[in-house]
Amino acid sequence: MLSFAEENYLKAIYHLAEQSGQSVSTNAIADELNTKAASVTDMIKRLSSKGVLSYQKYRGVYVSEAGKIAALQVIRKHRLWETFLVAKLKFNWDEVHEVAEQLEHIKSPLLIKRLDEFLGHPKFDPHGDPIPDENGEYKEKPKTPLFELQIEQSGIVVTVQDDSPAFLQYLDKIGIYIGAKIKVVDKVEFDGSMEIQIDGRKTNFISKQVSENIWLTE
Amino acid sequence: MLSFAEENYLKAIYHLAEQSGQSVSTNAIADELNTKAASVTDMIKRLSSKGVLSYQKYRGVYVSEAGKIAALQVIRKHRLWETFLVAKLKFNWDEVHEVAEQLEHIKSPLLIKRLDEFLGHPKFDPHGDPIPDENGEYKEKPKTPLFELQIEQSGIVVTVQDDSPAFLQYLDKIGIYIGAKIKVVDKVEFDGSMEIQIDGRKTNFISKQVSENIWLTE
DNA sequence: AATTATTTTTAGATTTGACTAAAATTAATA
DNA sequence: TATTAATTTTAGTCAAATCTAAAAATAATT
Repeated sequence: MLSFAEENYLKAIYHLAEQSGQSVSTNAIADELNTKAASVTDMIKRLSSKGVLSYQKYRGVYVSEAGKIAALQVIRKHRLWETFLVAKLKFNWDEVHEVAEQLEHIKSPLLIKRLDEFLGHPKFDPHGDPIPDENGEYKEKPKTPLFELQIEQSGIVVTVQDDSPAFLQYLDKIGIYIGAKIKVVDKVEFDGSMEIQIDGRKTNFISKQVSENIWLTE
Repeated sequence: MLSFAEENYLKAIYHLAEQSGQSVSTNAIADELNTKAASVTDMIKRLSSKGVLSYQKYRGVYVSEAGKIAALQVIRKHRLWETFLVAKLKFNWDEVHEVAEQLEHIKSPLLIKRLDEFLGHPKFDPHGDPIPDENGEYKEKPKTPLFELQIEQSGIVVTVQDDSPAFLQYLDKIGIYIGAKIKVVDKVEFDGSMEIQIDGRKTNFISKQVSENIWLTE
């Protein structure tokens, strides 16, 4: 049984490993969790001895198969709770993360089973991220960053890469949400910014930084 | 801000103080929380320095006004979560306690506000206990233990004193729930047991121990 | 290749919360 | 009231999770 802190480390390391596809460095973990490298080394040893990480001194860590299963269950809980908060308790999508960070550590298989049923077995959370099932299985929708679309091309928003409240509030303000239809009206080569049309209505100018974090499907 | 463990101590001490009406002893707290007296002494000191308990060596502790407010907020959260689990997630009333013990420590005023709204501002939890509001105010229903009723008298179940799964499962089995109508058919002076009729249907024999833990209103 | 810079680990402390064993205090009883 | 019994507190440990500062290992650069 993993503790609260152990689950947080494992989840962060899992995400970093998925992104990079290779071993995860001590400093990367410390940055992600706003902690110090020395603390990370301590925790890495503990998690290795529990079999969820494999680790060689100075060589970074990998998540073991057992670790992946455990991490996916924490992610499953996090995303189910986020879905609950938005779908049932009328939270905005920028308000859910912190609360879900707490709720994801509640230990009760029955609770998660019933919550999943109550929500109708959702497959994606409010940010468009897939929710793993009891076995850790999930399907990603095929997707491309808005940034890569050409003029006149369009797509449906399926995910946002950045989950920060500031970004999500900005998206709210300009009318972008999961499921919105976006068409590229114009692109500025110089800085990578673009003009887009949302749901066939008004147009907006967005920066490259924004268009890289919005992912679409056809 | 109180920690998880501090909140658990405070809540337990608050309950013990309410029951006895006087100062709470170190051993009573240790018994309640299945811990050792030495640990309790440590925690009492910490909670006193935080202003939620008043304490004199060897003299037991009292809950301060600030402590009562804090304790009632934890109790509010516990009972709202229990209500959620039964009303929305189809938990039985004997399954909710352990999970609510975890959920009650989630820190998010917005979450509790929204949960309360979602549940329709319930005034009583699944065991009939009152749910304090944001200000810690609550109303108890006037009630008497079933044990004190005479033959032919009847009442509506409003609370059960014992929340243990074993007791609640027994009540389920014989058809007793919050809101059930119970009539005393016969009483046995010798051992305090009685024969009761539930909802005008079948009759059951129950022991004194059981009838003391079921509370009724008119 | 040798030196410098960066990253990672170790060593030693700190805090929270819990424990055991012994000492101090209060309560009970002969 | 003196002694015994029970309760409570103190003193000293321990584990989890964190930190700073210093040492060790790896990576980068002249």
